[in-house]
Amino acid sequence: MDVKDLCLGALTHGDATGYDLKKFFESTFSHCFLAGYGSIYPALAELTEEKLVSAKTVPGQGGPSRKLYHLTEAGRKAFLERLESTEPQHKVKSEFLVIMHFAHLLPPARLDAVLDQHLAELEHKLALIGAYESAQAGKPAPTGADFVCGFGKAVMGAARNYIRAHRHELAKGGEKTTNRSTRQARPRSKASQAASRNRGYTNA
Amino acid sequence: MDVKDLCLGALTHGDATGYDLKKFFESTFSHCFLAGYGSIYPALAELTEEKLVSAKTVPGQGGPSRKLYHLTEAGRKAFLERLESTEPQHKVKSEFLVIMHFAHLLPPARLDAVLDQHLAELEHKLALIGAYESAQAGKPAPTGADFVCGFGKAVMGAARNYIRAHRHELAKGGEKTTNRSTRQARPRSKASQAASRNRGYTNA
DNA sequence: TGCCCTATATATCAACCCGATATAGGATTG
DNA sequence: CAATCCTATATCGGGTTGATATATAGGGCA
Repeated sequence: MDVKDLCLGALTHGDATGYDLKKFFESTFSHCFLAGYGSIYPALAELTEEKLVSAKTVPGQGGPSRKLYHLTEAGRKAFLERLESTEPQHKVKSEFLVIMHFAHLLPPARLDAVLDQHLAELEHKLALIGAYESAQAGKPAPTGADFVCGFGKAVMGAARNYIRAHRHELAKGGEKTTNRSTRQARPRSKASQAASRNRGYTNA
Repeated sequence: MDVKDLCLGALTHGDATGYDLKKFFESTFSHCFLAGYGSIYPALAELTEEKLVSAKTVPGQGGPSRKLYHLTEAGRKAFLERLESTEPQHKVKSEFLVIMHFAHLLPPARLDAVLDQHLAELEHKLALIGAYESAQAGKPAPTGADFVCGFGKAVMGAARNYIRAHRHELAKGGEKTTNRSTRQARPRSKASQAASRNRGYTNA
C-alpha cells in the first residue's frame, strides 16, 4: 500500500485536488497515515497516466488554477483489489519514544518539555476527532471512518493517561541515575540478552 | 533523528553487531521505531568513518565472523546532543487503519481476517512486553525503557480492547451499506468540508 | 496605498529509508 | 545428507520525506 492507493481511496469520497488530499490526510487521517506533496503529486500523475483517475483543470476563480482529480471506474476496481490484497501492517516511528527510552541521559527540564509537547499534540489530535464525532452525531450506522476515529481516540486517550500517571516516576529515576552519571555496569536490559558474548569492550 | 542516531543510542547499552541491533529494534523497541539492514549497515559504516563508533572484527567461533561495534566517547557526546535537539515526533503508518476506514467496501470475511490478524499482532507485542516486565521485576527504579514499555502496553492494550468492543458494529454497518453498494451521495464527512466547491463530476 | 503574513495550489529534488535479495558458514532436523 | 533455519554482512531499486520554489488572493494594519 503506497500513496497511490491512498489517493485512490480518498477519491472514493469525491473529487479533490492534490491540496485537498493533503488536507484530508492531515485531519482525521493523521493518526493513520501521512503523505506529503512529494508523494501525492507524483502519485496523481502516475494514476492519471494509468487511467485510474482523470484530471480536469479548473481555472482559478479567486485563486490559482486547480487540478480536480476524479476516480474512474477502473480506478475504483483497482482500489478494491488493492484493499483485499494488502497486508494490514501497522508501524510506528516515534522519536518521542526513543527520547523517552533514554530519559536517564536527559536533563529534567528537557524531559518535561518533551512530555508536555507530546501531550499537547495528543490533545490536538483528540480535539480533531472530537470535532468529527460531533459532526457525525445522530447518524445511525457507524462507518469505517467512525471506527478508525474511535480507535484513535481510544489509543491516544490511553497514551495521554499513561503519560500523566507515570511521568513522575521518570523524574525520580532520573535523579537516581544522573548522580552516578555515565555508569558502565547497567545490568543487561534487552540488547544484551542474546549479546552476552559481546565482551571485549565495556559491559559485563 | 535517523537510524544513525538510533544505532548510537542502542550502543549505549553495550557493544553489538548490526545483527544484534536489528534484534533489539525488533523486540521491545518494535512499537517505537523500525530499522532494517538496509539502513543499519550503511549507518554503522558512516558512524565508523566519523569516529563515533569503532569496529572490531571478531573471527567467528561457531558461525561467521562478526563485526562488533563500540560507542566512542565522541559518539556518546554526539548522541546526547542529538537527544536534546531532536524534535519529538510520533508518526503512525497503518495500512490496517486505512483498510478499516474503507470497511464498507470490503467483504465481511476479509474484514474479520484483517481484524483477527491485527489482534494477533497486538497480543504478540504485548507478550514481548510482558516478558520484559517479568525480567525487570524487583528492580526498584523505573528507567526510560520501563516507561516506554509501559506506554506500549497501555496503548496496545487500549487498541485491543477497542477492537474487541467495536468490531461487531462494523459488521452491522457493512451490511447496511453494501446492499446499496456504490452510492454517490455520501453526505460530506471530511475531505469535502473545504472541498465543497469540488462540484463537476460526482458528489454533491 | 503599500507591506507582510497566511492560505491556496502545484511541482521538483536530494537525501534518506524500506524491502527484497544475494551470499555463506554452521547448526538442526527429517 | 539434503533441506532448512539461524547468524551475519552487504547492496540495490523504488519509494518517501522534507525542504524549497513559484504564484495568486485575501486580511490585517499602519
